[in-house]
Amino acid sequence: MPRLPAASVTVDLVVLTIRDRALHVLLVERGIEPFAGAWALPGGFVLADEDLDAAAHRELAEETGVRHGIHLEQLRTYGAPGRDPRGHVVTVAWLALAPDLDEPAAGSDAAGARWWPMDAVAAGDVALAFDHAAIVADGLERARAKLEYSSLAAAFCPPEFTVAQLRAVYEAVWGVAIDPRNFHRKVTGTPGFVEPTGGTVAEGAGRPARLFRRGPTDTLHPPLTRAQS
Amino acid sequence: MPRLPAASVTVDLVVLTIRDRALHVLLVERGIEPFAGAWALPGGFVLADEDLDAAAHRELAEETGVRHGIHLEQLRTYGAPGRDPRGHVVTVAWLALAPDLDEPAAGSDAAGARWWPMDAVAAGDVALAFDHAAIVADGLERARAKLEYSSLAAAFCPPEFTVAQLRAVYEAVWGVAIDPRNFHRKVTGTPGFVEPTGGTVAEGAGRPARLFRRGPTDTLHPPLTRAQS
DNA sequence: GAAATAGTGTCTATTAGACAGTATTCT
DNA sequence: AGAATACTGTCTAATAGACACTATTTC
Repeated sequence: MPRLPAASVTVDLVVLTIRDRALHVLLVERGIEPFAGAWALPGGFVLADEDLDAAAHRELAEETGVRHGIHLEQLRTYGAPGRDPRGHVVTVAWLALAPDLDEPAAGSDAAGARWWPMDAVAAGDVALAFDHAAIVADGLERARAKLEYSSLAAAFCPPEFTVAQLRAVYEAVWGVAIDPRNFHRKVTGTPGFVEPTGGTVAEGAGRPARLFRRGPTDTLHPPLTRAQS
Repeated sequence: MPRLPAASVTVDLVVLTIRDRALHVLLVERGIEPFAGAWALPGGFVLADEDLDAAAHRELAEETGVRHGIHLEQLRTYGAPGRDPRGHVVTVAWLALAPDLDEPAAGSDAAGARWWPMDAVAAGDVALAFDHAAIVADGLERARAKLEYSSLAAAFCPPEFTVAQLRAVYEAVWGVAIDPRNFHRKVTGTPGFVEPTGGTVAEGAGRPARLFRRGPTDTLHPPLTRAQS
């Protein structure tokens, strides 16, 4: 059998969450070369005889300590020559959406890990290793687009959440203000989007909000439009 | 430097076109093992120092003889252990949408190439090599979804086309009948979707249709809904 | 003229967006 | 009471879908 062209394959994760009403992305400080000291997406090499999604789940668990309840989907694969100075390294990027987690634990090859505000990262205020700035931008755009026509916003919320929490997700990811009244009617009026649990919760002043869990619907017909005022 | 885990990286293409008002996919008959004699997606190994999209464009040109005017976008990457008996092979799948082309030329390692009706392929009537049946299914679903919220249907048409041609694309990809009158109003009424060229063309009986070219808009607001009757 | 396709007009039920108003809590 | 948040109702302009009608061609 002829020798086949060889490359290394990695997975990189764009892990997003909402903290303090703002979108954040998980970054690790690289402890080893190349790009030692720079910030990078969590990730690592795909092991022999390991499926790509298994590698992504493994890295996600290593970085966040959480194994379940996090939405994970493949984003895009990047393989430009020279994107990694170690040689021909192709990376399969994944998008993960998580409810607000504790501060992350550093991985074995990372000096530290923390949540960065997406505003700062997207503006280029954080020096990112490799082509990770482009990967973060693609992940952000995917998340923004998917909120329109899917019920994925609930992936940013804990298992039980209020309509206001869900609205805060849209406002944080899209960066726009949404009319609470129309949003409430739209969300509760879309069959299968959310289901009431029966419970309520009071957060500070104001009438207690009803709690909902995610409904069975994945795609929204019709979609929520990003152009809301 | 430590030795990095190694794998082979390939690109595979889901090339779709409309022929005789039906969606077709380009398949090649494998001339060599593994899966010699079975049908497979056109593709091949990514060369050293070659970017992924360059490899996809190269394979597309080799199989179709066409280098320009074909929409190409990354679909998804597949890397399950055992998906290729030759070892650890990760493939980056691409979706290509083409206007009706001539019969394809066989590549160097393919015994033959032809357009297959998507109906037959999706129904499992064609024995496909590797995990290519799943890749075709993912490509079909991507194409169906993208027609809703993008102007991508024009990628199936020649540079100048009629509204009826564009409608035939939607009907072939979605497998539904669409009201010609509402479709016409919707398409011509969406700014930037299509632009009249000024020319007309008569195809058989009936009033000659105006010709259009693709407009500058990529995303449709609001989208066309698949649930049209 | 008959048949066929292109394109326009119009009606109706539904929806998005704006916003008034009611309900229930905390301070 | 006053402020804050949750939730409901209502109005209006725009839209989707249904379908009648006109326009222009071939046979």
